[in-house]
Amino acid sequence: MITDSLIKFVPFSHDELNDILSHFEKECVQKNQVLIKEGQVCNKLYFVEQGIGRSYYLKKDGKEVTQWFFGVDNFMSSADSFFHQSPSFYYLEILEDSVLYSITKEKMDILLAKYHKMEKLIRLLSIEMFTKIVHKLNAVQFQTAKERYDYMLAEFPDISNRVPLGHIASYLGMTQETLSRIRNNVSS
Amino acid sequence: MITDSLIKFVPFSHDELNDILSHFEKECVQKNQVLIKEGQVCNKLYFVEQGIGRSYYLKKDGKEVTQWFFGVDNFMSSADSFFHQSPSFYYLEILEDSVLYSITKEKMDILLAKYHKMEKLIRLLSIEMFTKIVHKLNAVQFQTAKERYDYMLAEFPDISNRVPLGHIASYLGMTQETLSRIRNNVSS
DNA sequence: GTCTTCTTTTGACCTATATCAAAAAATGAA
DNA sequence: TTCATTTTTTGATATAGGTCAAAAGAAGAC
Repeated sequence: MITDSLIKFVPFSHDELNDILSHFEKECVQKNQVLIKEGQVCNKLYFVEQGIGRSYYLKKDGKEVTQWFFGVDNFMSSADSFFHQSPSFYYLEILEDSVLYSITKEKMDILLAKYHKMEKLIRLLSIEMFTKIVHKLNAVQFQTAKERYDYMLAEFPDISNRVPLGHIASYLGMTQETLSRIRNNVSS
Repeated sequence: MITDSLIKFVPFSHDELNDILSHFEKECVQKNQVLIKEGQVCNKLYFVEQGIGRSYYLKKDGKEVTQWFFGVDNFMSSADSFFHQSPSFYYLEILEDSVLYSITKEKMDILLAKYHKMEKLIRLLSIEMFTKIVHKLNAVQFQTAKERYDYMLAEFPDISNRVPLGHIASYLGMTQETLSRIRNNVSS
């Protein structure tokens, strides 16, 4: 639930929570829908109430590279694009029929200006995103393909078996052939 | 200068700036000094007024892996350890005689509670760190060794020739032999 | 200035994973 | 159910960059 996730970071009062939540909108989104395309400005921050999303970008050769997965109870956005209101480098896509809560950048700015605690929330959220991406970086940079897959299973236990193998392979920086072999314990 | 860097993010008043700066301490640190070791809680956030620092960690085989370089006008810390006051995964080391401004976590918390704008500053700083690490991740994950070195030259133009080659190689996820060959344009 | 230590370069060889190609399996539409 | 499409698996081969070893060069200590 979104309220629980908010309270987990900052102890908002009941009234504050109500005010904050009133700035969000519920959106039901179907599988395979693309929320943001490369080049567009991402004007919303989403909270995944139900379902799975991912961000990805296209390499020059046209291949998709998954950048991140967003599972239940996580905020989802093209962070840089949202906060700087700059063209997104990434696509945002929904991988299963999902229920999202979204807030626009304008409304977020209102909340950030109104509540000191809201700034704190987003600060803590940003630091958490940072920590997670550092974790991935360390996995991707210095581990074998097998170890990277183990990292994936630990970071996204509930997602690893619900999305196409190719998405996971590109997320981990390997080909899908390699990931397929890993899953089936084939040495070469 | 630290004041310019602060104002660049958030428009602090003169009085606010004075108050904030009074919470920092100037530290002159000599080359090769280690500010934080793995396992210690990083209690300070540093601003590099002059010099260069880096963060690194040790792999199980004992090899050092440079995680980040901190040049002039940048904040330096073991971010996760500082903000969560948890044991640092990284070492922080000074690579040239440097002038730093430091603030303790306690004093930072005072400022964060006192000034809404301070929360905003750290939020923006966190998002910037996030953006930079994502940039590195994309470089490391999908580019050739040569392209990764080009990324390094772009991200740290003033640093690339002042630190040992081995530090840069591990930062980029390659061996120093490979980086040496790249610098000398040897194909194999 | 000489010696020691640390850093960088060069060479030979090896391996993890990529690439290419095609078969097999799963999914979804009609 | 059948056909078309997408996803996954399997096999054969190639290669970027790793490993190991040693020489060359640079930097500090005395």
